[in-house]
Amino acid sequence: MAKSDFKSWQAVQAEVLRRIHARIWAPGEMIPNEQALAEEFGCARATVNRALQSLSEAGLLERRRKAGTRVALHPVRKATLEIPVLRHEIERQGAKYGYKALRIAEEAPPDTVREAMRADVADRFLQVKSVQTADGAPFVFEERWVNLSTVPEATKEDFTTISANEWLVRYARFTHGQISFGAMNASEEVAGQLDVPPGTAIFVISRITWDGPRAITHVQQYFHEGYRMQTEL
Amino acid sequence: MAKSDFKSWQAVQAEVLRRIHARIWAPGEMIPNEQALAEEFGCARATVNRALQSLSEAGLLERRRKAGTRVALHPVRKATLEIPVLRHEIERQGAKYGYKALRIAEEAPPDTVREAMRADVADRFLQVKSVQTADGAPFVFEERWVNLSTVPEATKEDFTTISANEWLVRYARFTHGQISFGAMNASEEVAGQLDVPPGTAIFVISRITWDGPRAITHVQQYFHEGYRMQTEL
DNA sequence: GAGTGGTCTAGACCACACA
DNA sequence: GTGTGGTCTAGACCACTCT
Repeated sequence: MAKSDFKSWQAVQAEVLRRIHARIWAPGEMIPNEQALAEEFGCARATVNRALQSLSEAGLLERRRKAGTRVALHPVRKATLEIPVLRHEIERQGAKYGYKALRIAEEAPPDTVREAMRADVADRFLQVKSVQTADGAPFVFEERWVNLSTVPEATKEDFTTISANEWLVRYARFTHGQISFGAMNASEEVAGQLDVPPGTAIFVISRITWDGPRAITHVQQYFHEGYRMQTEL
Repeated sequence: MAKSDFKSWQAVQAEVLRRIHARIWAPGEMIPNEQALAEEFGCARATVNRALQSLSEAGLLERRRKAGTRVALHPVRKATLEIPVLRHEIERQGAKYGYKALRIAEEAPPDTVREAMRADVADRFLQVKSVQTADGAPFVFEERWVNLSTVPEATKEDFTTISANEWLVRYARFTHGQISFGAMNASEEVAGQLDVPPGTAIFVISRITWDGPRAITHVQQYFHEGYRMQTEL
């Protein structure tokens, strides 16, 4: 192969991608090492490294020291999903965003929630139920538990005007979290809030966010009928 | 601030994260430029760059040339989701994986599918319906359309023994795709295959994969009752 | 032991976006 | 124009893992 000039890591990446798609390098096969590619492409090894590393993160390449780099056997493994900030999602569709708090009260959570949040039995919780609307139509019904021992400032906050989510994002520390997606038949309450018949299949997102070892909040969001979450691969 | 030594980009990243979590740098605030941080941390600017770039990809920082770097206002925006390779997911749970083809036939797809795949009216399609099981219990019911004009080799393939998905991953070129997640009430057919009452809320994944401008396949996967897809934030 | 990717450095230039 | 991030280079050393 004649020495060519790929001076940017994007160009190198594009060329590597081309070879993978064209099956010049087939799934499962080893590809040349960084040194060799750098010479072939007429660029520094660091540039090749940048390109391959990026493809590795995307799941298209598998790299191991000493073993080398191979084309992944299951290239479609990871998708980057944007968790919708509802206000933005709604406004981007050209609709008017609305927020309505339905219930804000101190209350003991069910055991499942308490366990998932690894909370102490002495911890006190704020329950916030709310609906967010697009042009007045219900978009999401949200059920939230806030651990007041982790976020004592929330006790005196008035969530009737500001969405609990936006308040927490602004004022609560956050280190990590889990998120899960599923489907659920609408209960009487959910159906009522979303204005659909009970039993309708509802897309549900659950989240728990943490400040180190202490859970901040547990949220369950019930989306309107037919909602789909999309992304590119 | 005294000069300290953070010699690896991970160490720099950890320190930056610490300052964000501790609100030394609050959401929306600018942080010092790379040059300044490199001096403070006693490392090269490239090292700082690597650390900040990684945080930027994760959505925690927003960077713009000339404008500088600021802490993102909505830090929880992106999640990397692993699209499950069902065979692996099932085997990881210690269950026995099974695949059964229900129907393999050339057939014209509904208009919605044809349009989504931007297919020509002359294109011919293979329809493959199948069930994948975990320890014999239905795990996923799958409805797939393969464009035979894009993948003519599929015509003579026998999908009764190998999953269409695994065959396509191995032998079809793939450049990009879309994926979407939603919920649906089980139809009679879906309910029958998944062994649940009709109307049960089912988690659904739809995918279209492309080879350049030509769609390869359209898949709709109906998961068993109660299935949840999870990831870390 | 040895080969591979992973990273760091110091310096340089470029591209963009703001004033 | 000017300051910031984005990238490239050449060389070096390290860390892992395979033999």
